[in-house]
Amino acid sequence: MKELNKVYDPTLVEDRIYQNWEEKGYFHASVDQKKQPYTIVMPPPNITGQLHMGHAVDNAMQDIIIRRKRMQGFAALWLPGTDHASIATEAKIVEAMAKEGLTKDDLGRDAFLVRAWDWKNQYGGRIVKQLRKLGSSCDWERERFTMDEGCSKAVHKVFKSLYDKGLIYRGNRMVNWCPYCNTSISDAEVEHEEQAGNFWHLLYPVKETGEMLELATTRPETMLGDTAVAINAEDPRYTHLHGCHVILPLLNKEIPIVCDEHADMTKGTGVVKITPAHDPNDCEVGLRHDLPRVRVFTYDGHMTGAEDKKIADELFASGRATVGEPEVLDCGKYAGMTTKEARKAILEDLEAGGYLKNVEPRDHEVGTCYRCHTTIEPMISKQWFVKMEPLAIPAMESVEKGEIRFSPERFTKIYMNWMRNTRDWCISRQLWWGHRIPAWYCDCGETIVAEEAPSVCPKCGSSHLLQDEDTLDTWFSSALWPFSTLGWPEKTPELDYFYPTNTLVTGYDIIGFWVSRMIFSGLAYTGKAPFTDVVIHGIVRDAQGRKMSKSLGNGIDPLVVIEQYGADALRYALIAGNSTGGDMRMSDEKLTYARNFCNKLWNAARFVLMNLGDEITTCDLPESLEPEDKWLLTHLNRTVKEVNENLEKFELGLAAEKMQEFIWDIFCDWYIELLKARLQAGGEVAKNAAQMLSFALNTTLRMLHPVMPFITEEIYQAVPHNCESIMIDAYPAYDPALHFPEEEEVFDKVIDVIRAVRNRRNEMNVPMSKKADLFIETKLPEAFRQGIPFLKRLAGAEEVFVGEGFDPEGKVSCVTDAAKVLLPLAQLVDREKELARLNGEIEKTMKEIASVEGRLANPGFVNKAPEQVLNATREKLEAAKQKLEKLQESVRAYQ
RNA sequence: GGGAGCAUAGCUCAGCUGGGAGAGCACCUGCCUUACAAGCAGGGGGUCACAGGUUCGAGCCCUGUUGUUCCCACCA
Repeated sequence: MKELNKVYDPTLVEDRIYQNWEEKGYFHASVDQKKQPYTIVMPPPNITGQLHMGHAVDNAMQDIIIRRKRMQGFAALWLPGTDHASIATEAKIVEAMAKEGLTKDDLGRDAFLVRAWDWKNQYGGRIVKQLRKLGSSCDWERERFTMDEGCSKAVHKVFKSLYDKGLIYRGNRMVNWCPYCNTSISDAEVEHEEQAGNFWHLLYPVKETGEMLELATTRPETMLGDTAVAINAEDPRYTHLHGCHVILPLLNKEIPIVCDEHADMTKGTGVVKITPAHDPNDCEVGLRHDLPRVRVFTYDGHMTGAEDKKIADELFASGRATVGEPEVLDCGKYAGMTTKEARKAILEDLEAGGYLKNVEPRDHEVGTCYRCHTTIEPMISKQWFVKMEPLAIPAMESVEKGEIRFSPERFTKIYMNWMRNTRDWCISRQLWWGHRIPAWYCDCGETIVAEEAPSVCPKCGSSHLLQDEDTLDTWFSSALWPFSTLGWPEKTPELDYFYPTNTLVTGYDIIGFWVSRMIFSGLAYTGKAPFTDVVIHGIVRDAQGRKMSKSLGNGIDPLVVIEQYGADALRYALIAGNSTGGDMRMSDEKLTYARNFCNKLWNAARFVLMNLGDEITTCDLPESLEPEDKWLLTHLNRTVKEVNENLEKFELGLAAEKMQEFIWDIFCDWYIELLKARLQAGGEVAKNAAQMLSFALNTTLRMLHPVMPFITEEIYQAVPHNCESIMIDAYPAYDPALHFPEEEEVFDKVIDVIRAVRNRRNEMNVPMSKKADLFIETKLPEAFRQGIPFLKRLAGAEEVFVGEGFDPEGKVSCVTDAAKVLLPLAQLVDREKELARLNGEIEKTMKEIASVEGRLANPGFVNKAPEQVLNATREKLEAAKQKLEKLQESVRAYQ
């Protein structure tokens, strides 16, 4: 056994221990029919990522869960990996290329991908190394990447299968277009921000009547693409205009007035301009009225011109245009302007022509790209979509049936809401980094979707096939993560054994992006829900409750924290005192507290070690137990029970707090202090006490290990232990043989007296060094006689007398339920003050008696309250009465 | 516009299926009691947002009100 330093220094411990665990292969889980599997797949961090607090909570939680299961004897697999993060990674690489003056087009697709893979190989492993710093016990031998061979195979398989079932289709539909990233994005990737804007009230002349029709728009630059004006058929203001037309200003083009429910009579003038190619609502209106779609923006955010029109016209002329393909307008003088410039120019021209009635400032919600926060441009574009409804229905049913449970439960609603409202998922991205869409086009017009590149067209036999240029949404491959990582679509033993997985831990911010998609994917392809429990956590905020962000500069770097406080302290600070699903705050105060807790445990261990001597070599329970030992064991055992219950319910924060409370308050502040008397006595008595310490510490360490893996291992190795590593030792379980309720209750009475005496001494400013005799009158004399050594040590007692009828002269008293204690310290206290104090206590006690008696006098309570509550109330009354009696005795003694 | 959450000590939050309010920090008092001053022993401080209701009993359940946060949403 070795010496431990006075202060715990995690930097001397953590890396060494982690390396040893990894070398010993403790993290590896293999198929073992003798064991029950328990599986967690790690939400794969982006390869572009640096470890942040979000990863830290997420991984700390998973590690706590998996470490406990492993100790409980499960074949516990925590499968790690990384995500290729198509859009984020591509942006990084493009950015790096820009510094060299290069663009994607300069390089071409193949060369770009070479660079991208180089980048991945260089930086992709960074985050994975950082995860180790946290103590994450994942099975690194099974680490996966969303673009590795197996995952890609799964992607192709799924794509083809969905296509064959008609659940994936390609078409011209309204999508969210990011002009900066130059790609379509899904609805889930659009964020909404309130922006200051205007309502521009425009006037469109009616051809048939010559009147000016007023309408409002937030986006005047789209007016060039207007192909109708809508009014509500029921609107009495405009019945005379049914079937009429307006002349579109600036273009001088005649467009119809249509009646459509979209036009809301109660809003503005009840007239809406219709731009089917650039507004989702208008697109719907256009479909209902068979309106032309006129595109006026390019995909990179400029106004279309002659060249754009020519390309589109040729497409139509060749007969290759697919259904819904929009026409393109040559915007003439506005061509080539950015949409922002065009807005200004068009407004000036409208005003000059008398078509701008007025401007009304108004804030409105604008969709922005989740990555670059560029305003989203709704565009009609030919993209691939997943038809959601047939997939969403079983995904909702599975959760309704309870096959998947969310913790906390309220997130079920969030999930259901998302599923219910989700629309078809746009999965194609105009990017190069990612899974290229496995679709090939033949000159003959045939589209071939296949898992492997086809050599010839099955329809015409041509070998001139072109693969779709686009890649898939990153989330398409992440959706397959729980089973693609286990070998699917191959029928591997791993898949058979570890799938479906047990628990998914993730943040509430990606329930829609990821959790829901994994659920419908798992059900659709494997026929099984991919996991049974979804544990949701919040985001980590700063001490003031603000979101951590680069722009605020309030981020706390977990790696710096680990350096300063240690990984165990970080984990504890992240977990303890937080309820599942809630946001948590991180602060220096919390970290300091967590670090102090580590140190407390460390020093308790030092104390134990000091007292073990050479004779104590096991962590077994001693043969005979003293009352205080039984008291401690009952507490420990209860903590073990509750901690297990909490952890089983994923209440990690509660579990961590209970462990801390046991270790600090019960084990250190009471039990160790109680034992000092025995330890100093020497001989068998001391040996027995030391054996208890060995047992209690070992059990405590095993209980705490999942939360604070490093320090518990370090101490475990220094004291008697049963396994090569604490990681593979057993997790403590409730043991009925260690439950001693009677002894606990009696010993609690002794503790009450210690507290009461300390309290009195404190009030009178008696220093610990000044000893005083104690005279105890009690109905439990035996218990207090046994407690004499503790009273001497912890209550500053010189001699302790247990008996009846002590002379109160010259003594002050303190009273508990079970005892009245006299201290010969009268000279130290002001008589008047003491009487006032006693009377105050009497008043308080009488109030309590009155309240309890009132309750017991209430027939409703006596008849309806459960037996247990009734008994407890009666006992309470009895205790209060006894206390009152003793207090009154004390007052009499003073007079 | 829809949905969810929160409102408890000065601050940050616990409080499980209703039994009589807790912790940490902060503050005050006293202790270097040979594991730990990153420590120990004590203390003060709360009509549990408001108004009703159910109940013998409500921080907890129901209804409404106010305030607040977050998510979702194609309202010109």
